[in-house]
Amino acid sequence: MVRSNAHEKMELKKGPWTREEDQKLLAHIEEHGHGSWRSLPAKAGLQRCGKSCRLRWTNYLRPDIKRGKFSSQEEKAIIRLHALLGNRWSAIATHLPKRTDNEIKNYWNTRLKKRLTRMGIDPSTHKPKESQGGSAQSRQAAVVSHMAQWETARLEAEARLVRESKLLSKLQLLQKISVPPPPPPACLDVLKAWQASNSGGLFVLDSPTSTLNFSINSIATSGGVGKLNGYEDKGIYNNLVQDDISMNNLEASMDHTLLSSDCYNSGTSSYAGELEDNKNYWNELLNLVSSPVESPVF
DNA sequence: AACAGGATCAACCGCCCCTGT
DNA sequence: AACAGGGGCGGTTGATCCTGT
Repeated sequence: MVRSNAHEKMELKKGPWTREEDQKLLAHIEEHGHGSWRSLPAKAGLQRCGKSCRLRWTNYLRPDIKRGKFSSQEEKAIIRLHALLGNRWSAIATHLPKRTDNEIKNYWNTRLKKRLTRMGIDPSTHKPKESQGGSAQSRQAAVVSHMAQWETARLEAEARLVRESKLLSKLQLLQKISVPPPPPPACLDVLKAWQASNSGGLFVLDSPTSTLNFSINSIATSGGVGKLNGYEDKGIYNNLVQDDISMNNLEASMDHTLLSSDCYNSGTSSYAGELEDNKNYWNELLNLVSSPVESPVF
């Protein structure tokens, strides 16, 4: 009778990592790389599951991690990226050099979320909780509505990009073009897409963290754009699928919303100044995205 | 000094997606 | 096409730290 294999597999340890465990993991990865995470613990002499090792490495031990206080620029980036991407921490993390998704997620949940709530902004939708009177709040509301426009424009752009990408591959198939398509950009996501759209670019979607990693069909089957950051408007989706959106209109819309939206700096300086700051901010962000590897912007 | 409550963050859990067979 | 395994992601938990009384 097979008693149990309990005695064969060591009891896996949980909880906080000790210094010795860290050293073992570090030494093993430095010498052999992590390889298969599942088999790593045995090779490294650790009584942890592979998943735990991976987490420890990616969130703490990796040498290219910046720890400590978030700068105000990083805060701004997180808030705005969250407005665009929602709770997609890994995607947000790709735009914050040396920060982990877990750290960003924690920072959002423990601080930024509360701060926005205190300002009367719903952190999940980035919209004012209720539209009330008062000049400051009505201005804030107006500004936040631009964020919604932004999101709409973003969705339109994403869908268009997917369509164009599909169209391109279909064309290539049909024509049996022997010349390979241009390589995908190194870092391609919403911001990049927007940037490229301004120069009339046409590109293939190929980024592990890209928000463009879905198909039109998947949007349809997953309930439409409602999943994307809470802007539940099936009409948008229908428009995306059925209509050919004018890129010029899209650009104009994005330009307008980009330059207009700033619901997080109210009450300090003049509105015009805020707009200018905001414009500069986005330019900085886009620059950051353009040079993903060594960009100690923050 | 002691305690309570809140804040912070490392780590775990469960689900989903991707890839190979 | 179906299935299994591995890895990644986001949500949540719980231990620890901090601050106010």
